[in-house]
Amino acid sequence: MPDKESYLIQVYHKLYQLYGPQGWWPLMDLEGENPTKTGSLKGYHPLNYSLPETSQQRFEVILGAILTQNTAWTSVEKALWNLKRMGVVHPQNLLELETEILKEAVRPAGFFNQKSVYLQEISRFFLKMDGKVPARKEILGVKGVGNETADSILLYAYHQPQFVVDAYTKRIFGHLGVIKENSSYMEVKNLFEECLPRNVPLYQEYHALIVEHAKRYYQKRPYNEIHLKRY
DNA sequence: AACCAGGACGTGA
DNA sequence: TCACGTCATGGT
Repeated sequence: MPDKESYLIQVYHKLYQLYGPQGWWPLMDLEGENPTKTGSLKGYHPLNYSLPETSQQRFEVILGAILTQNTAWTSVEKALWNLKRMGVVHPQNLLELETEILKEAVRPAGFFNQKSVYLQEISRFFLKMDGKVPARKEILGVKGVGNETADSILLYAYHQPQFVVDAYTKRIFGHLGVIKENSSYMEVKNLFEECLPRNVPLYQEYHALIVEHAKRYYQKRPYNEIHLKRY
């Protein structure tokens, strides 16, 4: 695999050409009434890289980042909607909410016992930061925030140039022979950050495009890589 | 009816 | 450090 740098850049352009701007991170329509009939909220905002803008939107991204751990986004939407209905997409309100009530709201997103605790932990942290951008190490110190969640929060909530690696990233680029199958999180993250210009919209789109592509072709074996092999 | 989902934590080698 | 079990609901 010679010249991983140009390869990773060209794969990005190929994905962008295939799927277009993804508009991550999705935000609930805070003025809206209800989830759509399909159960899927819209919330995506292609080519708008200034979101989130408000403290509440930033907090919503953070809640979603924790709720979506090993969980489909459609399930996360249900939990987020519950939290919005209860008026706790706000750190102070969330902390004042009865734990059992919080668990019921989180339930549709799975792992509701631990995720409820995680949401309380990140709420305290969010209040403590008081609007300041946290360092990566600081967020990693919060219980429930691992490598991917930390980078997701920094990249999508705080517009920091931290590349997000997930299981899909390892699956696709492992299968393409760019990385070893058992590469560590930081190895993969460092590779992408060394190969790509340090650009927030690029990082945001690349990760979202990887997820979109993986959902289509990397859920079930045998994986079909021809969509990226020729570009 | 397995298997997977935009992982993280606790434990024991 | 690292492999492994655990956490849980919901869709295919």
